[in-house]
Amino acid sequence: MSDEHTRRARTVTRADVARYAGVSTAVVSYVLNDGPKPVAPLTRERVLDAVKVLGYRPNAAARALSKGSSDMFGMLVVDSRNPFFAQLCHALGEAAAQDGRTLLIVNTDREHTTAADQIHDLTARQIGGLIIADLLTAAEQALVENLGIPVVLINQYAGAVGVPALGADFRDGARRAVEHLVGHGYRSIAFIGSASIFDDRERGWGDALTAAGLPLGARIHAPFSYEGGYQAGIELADAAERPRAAFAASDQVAVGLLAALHARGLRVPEDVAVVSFDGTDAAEYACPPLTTTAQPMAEMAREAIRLLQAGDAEPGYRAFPTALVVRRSCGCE
Amino acid sequence: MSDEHTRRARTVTRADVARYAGVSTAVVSYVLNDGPKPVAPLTRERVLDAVKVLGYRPNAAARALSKGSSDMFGMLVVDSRNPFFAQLCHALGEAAAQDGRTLLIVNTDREHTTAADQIHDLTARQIGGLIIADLLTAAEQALVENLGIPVVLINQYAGAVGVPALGADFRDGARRAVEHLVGHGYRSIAFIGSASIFDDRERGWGDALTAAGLPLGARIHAPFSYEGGYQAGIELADAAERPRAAFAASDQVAVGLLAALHARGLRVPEDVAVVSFDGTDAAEYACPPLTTTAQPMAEMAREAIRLLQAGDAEPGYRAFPTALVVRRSCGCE
DNA sequence: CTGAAAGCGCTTACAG
DNA sequence: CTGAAAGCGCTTACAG
Repeated sequence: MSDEHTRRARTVTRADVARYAGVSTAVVSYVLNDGPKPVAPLTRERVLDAVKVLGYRPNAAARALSKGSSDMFGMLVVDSRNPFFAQLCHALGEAAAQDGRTLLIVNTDREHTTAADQIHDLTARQIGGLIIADLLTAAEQALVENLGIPVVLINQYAGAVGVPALGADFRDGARRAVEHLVGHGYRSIAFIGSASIFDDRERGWGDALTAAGLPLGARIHAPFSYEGGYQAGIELADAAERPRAAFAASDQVAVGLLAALHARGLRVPEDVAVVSFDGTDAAEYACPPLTTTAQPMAEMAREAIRLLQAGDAEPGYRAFPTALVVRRSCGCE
Repeated sequence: MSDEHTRRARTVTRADVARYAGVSTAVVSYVLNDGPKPVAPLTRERVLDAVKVLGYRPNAAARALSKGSSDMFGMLVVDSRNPFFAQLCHALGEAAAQDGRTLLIVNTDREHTTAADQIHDLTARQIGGLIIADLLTAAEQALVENLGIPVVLINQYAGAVGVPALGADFRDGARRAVEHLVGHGYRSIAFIGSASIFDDRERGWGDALTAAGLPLGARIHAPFSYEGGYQAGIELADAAERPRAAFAASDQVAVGLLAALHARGLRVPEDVAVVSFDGTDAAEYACPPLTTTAQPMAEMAREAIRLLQAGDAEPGYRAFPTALVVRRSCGCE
């Protein structure tokens, strides 16, 4: 232990290892990288022993320079504080680590910089691949399609893109969430969520209503934030004809919504029933506990990493099925 | 735009820039790094122009190899999904970016690896500094003290260490939170939080009680998680002599606590009043909204980055004052 | 199976 | 103020 400490100051290099093991530096690389050349078992042992004794750690910068690619994957996300993205980033970090990769996460909600800038910055760091959890402009799409490294878009809605993309089946998930509400007998069910025409959750909400022969209820567009949900909740609570139930497009929005309803003295689910989307931890401890549409975050994370590792994945969209987690906010129990 | 794209494939290097500008590669470095040598204004212009025209981005790996240090700062955190750490990491990323640095965040809650391993991995990446938001063992302390790069510990409790450390004034913050509860007239006030003897929040709770001539109330030790808070809440709710109020050592624990109290049919603050600690966004949208002790996350983040940049900061602890944010869970309004 | 050597793209003394 | 050149620590054809 203390050996290792004193030694680290002078930085052990591959040359030291080679000298100690009595081999060339090339051979050290061969054993550490398992190739590209075979190494005799005994030589291999000597090298591994030298590595251990000297406490050698390969210099990642040198490796990245030499290979033209580091073992890091870049990750672009709007705001890693958002509980859903926090969990998604964590799952991606896990999946990456399992493949010996490290995630470099960058938030795009920063001022004085653009997504394009951040992508360029990331590529200048020689990242081996890039994951983007954000909606891209046409210019940004063109940029990532020609980046020269694997790119995968995550948390995406269906739609054609020039790179592999994946996301939960938003439309189907929303439809089933609303069907559940319909099953409770509620006949006026509001939608609270993004104004983006790409977001299929609003369509799924409409699907369920239409299939049940119900009119489309109120539609409140709100940003994906606590505050967005809160404002929407106030609007909903104060509406002349208050909906009997609401589908919230994210857990965070739903938590904001609950706060607003409580502030207005409304009970959930007795006055307004709620079902949300995401399946974050926070939903379980909301009050009341939220019935929510769980996204398979770990699976999506693993698939995203797999696509990056493959490197030559087909462009196109992959939908992941969701699962309704029933708790009390919808009126069950 | 499309120029830049087609060009990126072949990777523009500093040599290309030098050739285009009609100078040596050294001069390109001098202008890009503002030193170490002065450059004539006109030469400088030519270089900057070449950089722009060619869409040149310095290779970070080459730079890190050459300098022996990258522009990344490493960050070790138990679990970046925890709302408090999510906000802290975000603030640190902001502060780092403002200084032209990038944060590489690593979670220590991973299996099959140790904090020491992760620290070594980070240093092998040539990080320019390391921030640790975790309690260290003696061995880990010895390790970071001899790392050869600036290290700062954050979210720490007071105590002597061989490196700069900072954290909210836990004891004072907890004391004031509990004083607020005392001010409401509650005479039995429980503590819900960490079992760690390093965590001064329990001491602060005791300070306030003692100062008010009140006996120490129930003390429920729980892990820092929703579930930890929930279990503690069940225990509290079912106690033979249920406390009239509780101080929760984190917002996340408090949210779990609220869920348990509601599950037991108890009202907050009417049956049990609650004050918590952290000041995360989630506290504002809890039900009822949580009165909480806000940590100055942005300030602490900026200071941590500043200490890293300084490089030669004095070891020792820096306490940051907290601020009580009054909302409804304590009984106010 | 092993080694000598070129090369990755920077930085920075050293010399002019 | 500018440049030629060594060096950072790896990887990987190329030769043996």
